[in-house]
Amino acid sequence: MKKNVTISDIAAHANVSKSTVSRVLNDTTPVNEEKRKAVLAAMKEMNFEPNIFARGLASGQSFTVGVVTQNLGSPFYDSISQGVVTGLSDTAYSPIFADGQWQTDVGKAVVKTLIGRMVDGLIVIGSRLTPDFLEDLKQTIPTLLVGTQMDGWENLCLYIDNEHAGWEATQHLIELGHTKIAHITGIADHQDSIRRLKGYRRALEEANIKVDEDLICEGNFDGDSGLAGVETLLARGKPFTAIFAANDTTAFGARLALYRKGIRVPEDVSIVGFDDQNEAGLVTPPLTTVRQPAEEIGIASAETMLKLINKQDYEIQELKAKLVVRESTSAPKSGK
Amino acid sequence: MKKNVTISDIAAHANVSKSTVSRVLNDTTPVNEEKRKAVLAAMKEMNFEPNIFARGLASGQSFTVGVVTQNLGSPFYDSISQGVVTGLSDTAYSPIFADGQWQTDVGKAVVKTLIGRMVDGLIVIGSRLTPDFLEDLKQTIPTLLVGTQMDGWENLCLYIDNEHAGWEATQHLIELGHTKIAHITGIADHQDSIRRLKGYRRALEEANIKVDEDLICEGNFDGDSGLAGVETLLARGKPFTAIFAANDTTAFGARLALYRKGIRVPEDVSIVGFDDQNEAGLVTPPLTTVRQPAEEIGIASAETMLKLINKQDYEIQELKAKLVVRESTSAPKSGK
DNA sequence: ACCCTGCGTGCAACCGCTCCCATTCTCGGC
DNA sequence: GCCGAGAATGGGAGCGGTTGCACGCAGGGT
Repeated sequence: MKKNVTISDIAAHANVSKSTVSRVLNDTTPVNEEKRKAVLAAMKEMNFEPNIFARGLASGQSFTVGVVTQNLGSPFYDSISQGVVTGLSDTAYSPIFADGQWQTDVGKAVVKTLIGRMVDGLIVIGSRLTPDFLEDLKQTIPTLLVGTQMDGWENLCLYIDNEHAGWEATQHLIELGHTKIAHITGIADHQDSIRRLKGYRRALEEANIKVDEDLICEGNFDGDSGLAGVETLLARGKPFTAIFAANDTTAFGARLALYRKGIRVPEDVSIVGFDDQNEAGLVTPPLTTVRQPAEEIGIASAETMLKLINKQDYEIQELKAKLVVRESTSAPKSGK
Repeated sequence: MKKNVTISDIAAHANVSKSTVSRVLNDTTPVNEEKRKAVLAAMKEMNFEPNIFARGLASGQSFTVGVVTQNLGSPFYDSISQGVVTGLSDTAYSPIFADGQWQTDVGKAVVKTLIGRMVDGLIVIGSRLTPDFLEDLKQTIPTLLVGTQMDGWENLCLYIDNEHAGWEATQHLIELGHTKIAHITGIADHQDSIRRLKGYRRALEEANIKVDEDLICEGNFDGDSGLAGVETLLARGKPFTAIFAANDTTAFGARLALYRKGIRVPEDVSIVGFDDQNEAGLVTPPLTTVRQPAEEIGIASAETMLKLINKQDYEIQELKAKLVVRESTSAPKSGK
């Protein structure tokens, strides 16, 4: 490996001092135009690349932002991560990823590692961390909570209004004429699940439809829980003509269970999902779902983080979920 | 922010020199057991965390590995990335991600950034980089090519045998009795596509089935190209009873096109995909596909990289694709 | 007793950059 | 013409580790 060009080499080549080079590098102090040009030229000529460690060591900045995900492999969270990568490209910052595996203690460990790596900011996607731990974190380092709603974090929180979105999904079904609407939830104690369920209940109540607890079935955001959910629902014997699933994957599972039983979608049962992951428009029939602007959320997080780090003013962009009507929902046609 | 504990603090506290502390930290040189214990105790007591920059600056190591992906958002590559994160957790190393966006020049820029960040190794997932650029890279930094086959990289390359996998998929269809088997390819100049197509041709030839170029349709790994592919195929008018799609997403698209035309799967047309992404088992009917052990590939890459960095011996783990037969394939029943 | 070896240790010189402080130079005001 | 203010620049002390080198010391061979 050939010797790296350092700031001193540039200084020598441009006939100025190290300090001056550093100044044009960061432009912290005005520098005579001529010298600045000389330095810039030298840097270009010698193909200079500042050493990030030296920089970090001296300045305390790392130009990295830590991203804590919960499980890579979930379409929604992955899309957010992707958005973060995108939002950070073409900036001086790079993302470092770590996986919290949905476990509080793993999450804590992971955060510690990231802080050990001197990240300048932390983007926590869908955390299970405890409020007081997060509170500490907030004091230590610029932190953004993404995909999670949290009291006291109004200005550091990017999420969509899950309750409203749940309401919207249910409302769509109601408008089509459904009254017996089942719901397969997400992980029971997950904030998103809770809020979507709340929206479901509210929509029903507003339409004067009594909420039937037998039509609510606990799932866990996995495809299998959609399958199992439909089976449970069927076993309970209460008729239903529509299902609101807590996410698309669950909806796929539910749809498969229905297929197995020979129940048609949407003729016999309508389904609406949540997320609008890539496959939603490709399955048969294409799934009506609530689109979460996941990538946009990721990009917005990245942008907000940069402002946060550089202590600039910012506003949390409000991102909205939106119902995407496709072919898995229709007016109820036959009883079941 | 409270003052950070440094190696000197530990040294003072344990009554030894900085060097000794450093030595127990890295155990490079034997240290008297008593002192070692004292140092360890001091570190624990004072909650010492070595400063990664200082370390990096002095040693030239960063304890990070750069991961170049092509597009986060593709199920297969994402799973590999996930595997890398997993494989690196609980090690001293952290991954830094950057997105090459399938573009050669973006890829190069991204690699440069990563090198600027002094990554200790580079994992390039599904690259479009040119052979000579890669050759240079190999000289500069430990590099692993993942999901790409490349001459001259035998020992630095993790991939599955796409030709064989393509053969296997086609062979499965042949064994079921199909002779009119269409193929929707991936991106035309993508190595994986080329090899899968090659396998398809070989299987046909071995079975003495003439390859009909009209049954081969260019796609691009996207769902839309599956949709379009089926329409093209249908428009060409040549009958077929089975489709081998270059990946699952394409297969989903194809299946949807068939659904739209009222063509049943698998009764009228069988479909086999490639990848076995999460949704493959959830769609209707569940998709027969070639499973790529994506996460395992990622984990193996991480492990191999660590050995590479530390100049340990290693062997490239051979990872095999495997046909997963589900319900989208059956013997041909009716002509079409 | 003497030398040599080898282990364990401390000293101090870096690694490449930032940033405080002192210095030089310029220029306006009196 | 002199002084002081202010702007541009250089010097150099860190930042917190790693590591080559020299030194002290115990033990074995002759």
